[in-house]
Formats: sequence, structure tokens, C-alpha cells
Amino acid sequence: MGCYTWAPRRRCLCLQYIFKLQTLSPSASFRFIHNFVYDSSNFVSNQRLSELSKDGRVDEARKLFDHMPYRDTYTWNIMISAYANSRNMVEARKLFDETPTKNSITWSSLVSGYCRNGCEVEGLRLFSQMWSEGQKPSQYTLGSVLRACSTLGLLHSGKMIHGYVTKIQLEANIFVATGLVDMYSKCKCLLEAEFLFVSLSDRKNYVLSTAMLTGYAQNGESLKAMQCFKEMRIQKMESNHFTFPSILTACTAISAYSFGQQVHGCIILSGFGANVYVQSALVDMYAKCGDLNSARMLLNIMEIDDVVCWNSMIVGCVAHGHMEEALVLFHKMHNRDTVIDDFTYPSVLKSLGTCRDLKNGESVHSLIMKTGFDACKTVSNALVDMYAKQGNLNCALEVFNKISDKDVISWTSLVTGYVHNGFHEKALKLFCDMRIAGVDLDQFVIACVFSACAELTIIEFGRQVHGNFIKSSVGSLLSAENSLITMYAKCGCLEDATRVFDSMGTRNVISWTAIIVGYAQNGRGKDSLRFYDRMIIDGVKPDPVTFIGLLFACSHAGLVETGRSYFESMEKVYGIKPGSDHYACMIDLLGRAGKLNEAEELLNRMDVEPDATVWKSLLSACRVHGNLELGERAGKNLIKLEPLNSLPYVLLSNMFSVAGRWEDATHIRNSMKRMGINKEPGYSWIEMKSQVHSFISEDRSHPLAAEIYSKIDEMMILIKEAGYVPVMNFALHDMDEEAKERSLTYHSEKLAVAFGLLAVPNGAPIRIFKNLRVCGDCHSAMKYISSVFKRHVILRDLNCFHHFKEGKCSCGDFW
DNA sequence: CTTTCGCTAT
Repeated sequence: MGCYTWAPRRRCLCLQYIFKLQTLSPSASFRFIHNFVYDSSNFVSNQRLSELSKDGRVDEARKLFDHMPYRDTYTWNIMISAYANSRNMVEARKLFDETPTKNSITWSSLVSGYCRNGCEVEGLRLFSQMWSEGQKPSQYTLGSVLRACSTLGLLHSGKMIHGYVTKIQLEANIFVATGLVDMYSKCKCLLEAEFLFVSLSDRKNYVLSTAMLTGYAQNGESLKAMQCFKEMRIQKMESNHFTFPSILTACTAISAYSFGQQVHGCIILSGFGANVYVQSALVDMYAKCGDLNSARMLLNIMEIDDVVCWNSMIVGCVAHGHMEEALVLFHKMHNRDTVIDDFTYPSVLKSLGTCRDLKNGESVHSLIMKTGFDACKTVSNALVDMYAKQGNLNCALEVFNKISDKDVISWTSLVTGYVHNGFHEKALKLFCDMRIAGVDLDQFVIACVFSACAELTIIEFGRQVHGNFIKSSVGSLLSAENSLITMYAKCGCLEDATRVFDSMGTRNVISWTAIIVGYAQNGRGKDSLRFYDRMIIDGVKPDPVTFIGLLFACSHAGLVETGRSYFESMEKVYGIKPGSDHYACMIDLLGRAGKLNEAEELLNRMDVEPDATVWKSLLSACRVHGNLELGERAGKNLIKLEPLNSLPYVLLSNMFSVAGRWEDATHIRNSMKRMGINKEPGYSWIEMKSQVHSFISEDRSHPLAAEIYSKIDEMMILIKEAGYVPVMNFALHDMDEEAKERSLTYHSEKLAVAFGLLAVPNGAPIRIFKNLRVCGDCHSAMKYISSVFKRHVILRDLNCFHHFKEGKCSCGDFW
């Protein structure tokens, strides 16, 4: 008790009592003197109790507490908070219940204790009990319960507290206001948070600003977070170990590398560089931005092994394709007994899935089972994803079935797995099961379902999911909207694709590329290029895929020079090195325009090895222009690269037939047979009222076959009258002319269009899909059909869309 | 004696 720091206060108390005594009667004076002595001895003990509590010496504090002859409310409060601070809520509660006279601080101490120690629900329960016992909450209590609402995401309760805060005019209190801003941010009500923040204009401090900054960072508003950080620095506000991790998260989210580096500079100057939260955020920022060296360095100089840093490092390696290093890091963690947590496994599993490492996949799976992490849903979800990525859908399903409370991510992992492995129908069935199970949608599963619909071109189902998507309040829209554009475009519904595109709030390069490719595929090459101009004006930089779309558009619109200049601008203006697929597009472009020599020249100049697509383009061009010599070279190379692909055999034999070289044609077909290669049978289908009607050549299996065949006969008579002449080149077999014409007449496209004329209501477009490229004769017939029957026929083939209207095709006869 | 803000996973 050697320290008398309390002396001035005691003197103050004395004066207060003397002053009081002068005004009191003798008996009252006695009571006061008694109380004074009592109070001051208590005061000494309370002081000591508080010191012990502050030092975290709870047991000693309790000993003193037990020996104190008199205890006032202050005494009880100190002891209760001592327990709360040492996370011993059981003892804190016991003392609270025994406290004879509770004041507002007694309640606040226990409420805050619960809220800080992970017992938010208990904290809120006590808060309402406090309320019903007539004890009014203070700014302290309100701060604590707002934090609990944030943690639990209780928007409704948070709003009620906000109402009370307004009523008692505590809105301008910085602690309460910060709690409110945080609560609204965590409940994803960024506008409310922002409104409160702005209305506190001159009362902002760095904690409040940090809360707002964090709100921006966690709700995908990285730019606003960065603006907020700049504002803080302009106002000379300090930043702390809460501010830095949040601003770094914002930088990481949009890969704002140089801003992140500047923040790193601020951190070094601020002295917060040794904080683990700050360090892990830095490692994460560097790793995600691709500066793995800086991330590695930070990780190496850290004094303690922090699991978050290791996790971030692994994620960074996975994201930048260093799969082996990710695995090495994981092994290191395992060997040096660094904690491995439920964040580590998903990252490692992702890398094992991406590089299809089956062996290590299984060992990590066993490790997960051994350590009991299979009970953790995020880990199990990642296992489903890994097996699905490895193409092992049985294992994926097995893990999936064992998850007791499947969430949207569990379902999404499996659904995307089926989509990526080409099982689109199965994926859609699973999606339906998910809806039946009552699981809410998110943007990932929606995006995935849209691309499955795009692949299957089943627009009716896709439209229904679009309806679901609009009704559901899915947070981030971009990826879902992007795949929606592709879905509509791939189904030939360009108006719908455009409507989605126009309605989008924000667009990224993928959105623009989707609409560019969509217009290009639907034969609207020039409009496609107009979108590109708008995109550049909007300040969005094209990526390699954008150029595929542009070159495709030029190729199908016959815009050779435009295409050439895009191709040149790729590397010159945007620093994008043309890949094999870009060369393929260019060769296609030149080839279609009949510039086969130039196409060959370009091929010889390629600085990457030509892949199958390049040879395919050249071969197709050679077929169109009847260049057998070059065609043979292309075909041979293609066969070398894709020995099981029937395309070169079919095209070459077709070219020989056209040239009248029947023997060569037969030779090719025989070697195809010898190799056991079958031509994929061509079929066409129409989707109607959620039913798919599919047809193969000379097919009579459809229930309406009789009607369809007589419709075809009628059709052929009418279009011949209009000037149609069968294009015999496309009848491959060396049969007599009459048989050739017959086989042409009952091609699957013609069966489908006849069915469409019968079954699709007048005025609605007839949408036909074909698994191969449309045959030249059918293409010509469709043009006549569209004018004779005054119908809009949309035919999607393997390569692009053909919109037949009034005797013309949108592809301009290039395909 | 009681109050506000932070990193990693599909």
C-alpha cells in the first residue's frame, strides 16, 4: 500500500464531507462520519482490487474481495469485470447474481463480458432482462450489444437498438455511432452505414473511420475504402492495427498492387508492422497480387508462425499456378507442427484439384479424416470440389452425401463439377434437387446453371432460372449476369442478351466480351465491333478472349482488313501476345476470304506451334475454296494431332468427291474405318414446352413422322418454285443423282424445320439446333423457306448462328 | 468498474 496516488481524490472527498457536515443535524452528522470512515477504508481496498484486476491477477483480487468487510457496488463491479476480462464468465455471472445493489455499470460489465467472449446470445438475453428490470442502458451497454448484433448479423435487433438510440439522442455519441456503422456494414446495409457516417461529419475519429473503411472493404467497395483511407490521411487521422488489415483487404480484392505497396510504407512508419493481423494482411496482399517474393520474405521474417499467413501464402501460390510450392508449404506446416486449420485445407485441396493430383488428394483426404476436419463444412465442400475437378464424380458425390447440413456451396461444388465434366443434364437435375431441398441461390450456382443451359441450349429452363435469379436477392451479380448474356446469346436470343447487358450496373471485360462474342456468333459482326468501340470508350481493356470475339466477328462478316488491324493492335497496343487460337481465327478470316496463300504464310510465321484448331481452320478454308493440295497438308497435320477426330477424314473425303477423285475419297473413308473412327452422326433438335424433339437424317421415329414427311414434300415443291436448286456437292456418297437428292431432302435440319413449321405458332421464330455444322444444301433451303413461309428460322450449328429471314442469312453465307 | 474498428477458405 505504499502508493498514495489516490490521495488528491481522498482530500477532495474529505472537503465534500466537511461541507456536508456543516449543513446537517448532530444525529445525521454521526451517520455521515460513520459512512465516511467506512467509505474511505473501502476506497483503499477498491483501489487495490482495481490494480490487481488490471494486472490480470484475478485470484489475488478474489482473495482480497473475500476478505473485504464492506463491499459497495463499485467493489462488486470491479470483481465482475476482472472475471469478464479473464474470460471467466461463469464466475462473473455468479458474482453478478449475488450483487446486492446493481447499477448500470454492473449490468454493462456483464453484458460486455458476454459480448466480447463469444457468448453474444447470452449478452443480448441479459440486455433484454436489464431492460425489463427498468435499468436503462448506457452508451457502454449499447456499444457492447451493437457489437453482438454485428457478430451475429442481427439486423432487426440492431435496428431496434438504433431506434432507441435515436430516442434518447445518443446518435452522435462516437462509440454508439461506431457500433451502429459497424452493425449496418456487417448486415450488408452499406447505405445506412454510410448515411450515419456522413451525418457525423465533424465528429469523426479514426475508429469510426476505420469502421466505415472496413464496411466498404467487406462489402466489395474497394475504391470507396481506398478513398476513405486517403481522406483519413488528409485529416491527419492515425491508422491502427484495425485500419491496415482492412485497407489491405480492399487493395487485395481489386489487385491494387501499388496502392498496397504505399500502405505497406505507411505501416512501416506507423510501427504497426509487427502486428500479426497487419502482417497476414500484407502477406495476403502480396501473394494475391502475384508478388510472391515479397510475400515469401514477409513470411520468413515473421517471429511467430501464424497460420493465417501460411494460408494466405498457399492461396497466393495456388492462384498464380505454383501448385508444387503450395503443396511444399503445406508439408512444411505439417512437419513443423504449425497449426493447420479449416482455412488451410480448402486452399490445399484447390491446388490438388486444379493440377489433378489424385495421389496427394487422397492422402490429404485421409489426413482430414484423421484430424476430424471432415466435420467442418468448408473442408468437406472443398473435398467435393477437388474430386469434381479431378473428374472423380463418384468420390465427390460420396463426400457430398456425408455432409449433414449441405449449404449452397456444397451444392455448387457438385453442380459445377458435373458441368465441368460435361454432364450438363445431370447438373441441372442436381440443381432442381437443390431447389427442392430449399437451399437459397447464390451467384456461383446461378452462373454455373446458366452456362449449363448455354451448353445444352435449353432456353426455357434458363429463363425460369433467370426468373428465380431476379426474385432472389443475390448479392454480387456480375458473374451471374455475364453468364446470362452468354446463355441468351448461345440460344440465339440476342434481344434478351442485350437487355441483360443494358441493364447491368457494372460491367467488366468479361461482360463486354460476352456481348461481343454473342453478336459475332449470331452473325451481327458489325454490331459486335460497335460494342468493342463502346468498351474502349468506357475505359475497359480488352483481354485475349475479347480478340477471339473480334476476329470471329470480322471473319463471319468478311471484314478482312478490319480483322487484320485488330490482330496487329493486340500486341502493339495492348501487349497481348497472339496465341494459337488467335492465329486460328486469323487463318479462318483469310481463308474464308479466299486468301489461302496469305493464310499459309501466316501459319508459317507463327512463333507458337500450330495446334489442331489452326489446322482445322485451314482445312475448312481449303474445302470451301477447293484447294486440295493445301487441304491435304492441313488434314494430315490435324490427323497427327487428333488421331481420333473424324473431321479431317470427312472433309478430305468430301473434297476428293467434289473434285471427282472417287478413289481417293474411298481410300480416305477406308482408312477411317480401319482406324475405328466413326463420324459423329448429325442430328438436329427443337425445344418446345420443355420437351426436346430431335431428328437424325431420314428419321421416322417421331410420333408426327407422317405429317412431317408430307410437310417436307410440300416444302420442297414450294421452294423449288421459288428458285431453290439442290446443292448436290453436299451429298457425300457416290450414289446416283436421284438417291443423292432424296438423302439431301431428309437431312435432320430439314426434318426439324418441317416439324417447326407444323408445331411452332406463326409469328414465333423456329429455333433449331444442330450438333455439327449446317450442310450447304440445307443452308440454301432454309433461306428459301424463310421467304416462302414468311418465318424467322434460327439455326445454331457447331460454329455459329444462322438467322434466316426474308430469304437471307445473317451469316452472309460465310460459315 | 462498463463502450466502437482487423487477416485466411468455393
